[in-house]
Amino acid sequence: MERPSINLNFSKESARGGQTAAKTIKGSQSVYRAIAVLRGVARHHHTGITSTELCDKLDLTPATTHRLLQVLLSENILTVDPYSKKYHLGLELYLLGSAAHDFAVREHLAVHLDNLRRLSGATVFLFVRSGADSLCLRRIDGDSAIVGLTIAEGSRRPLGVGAGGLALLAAESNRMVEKVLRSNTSLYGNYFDVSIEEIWRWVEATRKRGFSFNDGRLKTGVRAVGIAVGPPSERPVAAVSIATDDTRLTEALRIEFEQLLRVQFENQEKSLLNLDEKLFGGLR
Amino acid sequence: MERPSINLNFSKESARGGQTAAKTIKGSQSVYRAIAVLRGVARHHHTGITSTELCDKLDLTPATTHRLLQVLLSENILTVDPYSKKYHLGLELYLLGSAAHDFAVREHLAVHLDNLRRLSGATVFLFVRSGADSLCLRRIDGDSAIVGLTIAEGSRRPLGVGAGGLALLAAESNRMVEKVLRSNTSLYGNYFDVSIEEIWRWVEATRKRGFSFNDGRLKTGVRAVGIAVGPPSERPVAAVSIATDDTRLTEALRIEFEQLLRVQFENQEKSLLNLDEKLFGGLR
DNA sequence: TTGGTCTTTCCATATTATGGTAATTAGGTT
DNA sequence: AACCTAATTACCATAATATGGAAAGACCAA
Repeated sequence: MERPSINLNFSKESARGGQTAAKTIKGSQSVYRAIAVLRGVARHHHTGITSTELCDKLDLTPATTHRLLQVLLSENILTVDPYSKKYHLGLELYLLGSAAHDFAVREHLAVHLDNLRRLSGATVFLFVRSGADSLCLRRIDGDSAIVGLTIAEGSRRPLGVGAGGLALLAAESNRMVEKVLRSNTSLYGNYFDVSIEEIWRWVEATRKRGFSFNDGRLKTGVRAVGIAVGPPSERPVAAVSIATDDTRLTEALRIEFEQLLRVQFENQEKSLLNLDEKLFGGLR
Repeated sequence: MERPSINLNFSKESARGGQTAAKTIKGSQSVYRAIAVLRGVARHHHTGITSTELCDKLDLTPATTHRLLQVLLSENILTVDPYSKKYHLGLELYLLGSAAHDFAVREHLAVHLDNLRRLSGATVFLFVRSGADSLCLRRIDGDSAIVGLTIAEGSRRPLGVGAGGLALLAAESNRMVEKVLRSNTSLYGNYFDVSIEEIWRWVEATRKRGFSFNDGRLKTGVRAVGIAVGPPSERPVAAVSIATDDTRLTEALRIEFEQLLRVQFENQEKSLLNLDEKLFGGLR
């Protein structure tokens, strides 16, 4: 398992408001700042970062920075080397992060996603099921960006929406599909205009074919091919999809994508079986 | 790598003040609360937890809880399933925690520590070097608790103090030992009353013997045997020590502990070499 | 539908986080 | 060693802002 990279924007203004900077929840300013501090330290974890460096980067006063650092320190979220005065991430943060162990699929499948990205040239997604949603864990953009793409890492959509979400849904038992569709009924309208029965047909088509296919019926106008990956005859660990713009996905290309997916995951059962054990009972 | 456990105290009053509840940094109340919320969610990550459940557990008002949840949500530290209204840990927290990758030694050596605990019946420690300190990553209490034991997980002591810290120090180069001793000089008085030259002799004895030995010279009155573990002829990844009360560690027992340590780690070079690569350049 | 529970918003108030200043400590230079 | 400079930490009056009550809005189950 390789070290995952931190993808955070870490600029001057990041002390207030997060990456989805648009909506900053009123109140709790200090929590935002604390998170900014945390990110700052995370970015320099291996080498360590001093209080003043953080002041500069985050544009906070020394006093505030110091106070926040003390709080995080007292909770063992951070650690400080008293001699170099450099701050590092603490054991507590590691444990907290480790509790979100589900996301380890990210690293386990990283190499496959990179392969797919390279071989297809298209945008590649990784999803897991989380409740009645599919949760995007990773997105590697293709050679040409897909316009109007809303699926960010960490974002959710109801299961059944999009190739990834459909692959995950189709891999569930009928009982579960039923349950999911019921609880999501009112939401599908945001994505397409079809009946629940129609989604059932998609599920069945997906099962028969072994791949999910999004033929551009989504309002976003993206076309994609998806596959559920996981140990044989078990519920899937995740779903991977390859997506391009509406216009680009010809029938030939679709078949090529299916081939790529098949090849990439066909001998992964054993390693996924192992992984499955850890992940089951997780978010889902 | 098994899922690490969260050891957090998660009681009513944990919303204010952390585990080292004694010193609550004045100001930044909301940060403490946010961390409490985070812990609350972490504890129920797999199943998810609702806003009201958190209210009860943390003894916060619905409004406050909701606001904090929104902040953490907006930073992707948390995730919510909009249908079940249950909160889970988010991708961002996972990435943040993954940045503290150093601590993965915890899991890599976990089974060995458990073995040692079982075979020795004594208290077992895991340390890594962090700057001029030894940082305790894990402590598994023995059959009988050691009285007055101050070494908590996440706590630091100057390198050279205690069996673990001495093992780590002795494994460093002479140049580094020199540097560490210089920067820590004024602090050793808190632990024992010996000269720097005496510590140098301990270092040399440790190197010759292959084990560090704390013969109760510490003010805490604990005796312990330690060993540095890591790939051959490289700087060590960590140190492991077995400790008991002052009175219990007879010469025979000491030799037994050395045997246990030797056996436990003697064929680990290859796996540690691999680990070493990831960890180097980390905290140290 | 209705009733009840859980979630979310709003707002005046008092709590409490803030940043200026100052004291202390550390690091580097002559 | 003794200086100087820079960084870190403590203090405190003030203003900003997080707080919790109450009420509105969702949601679910009869």
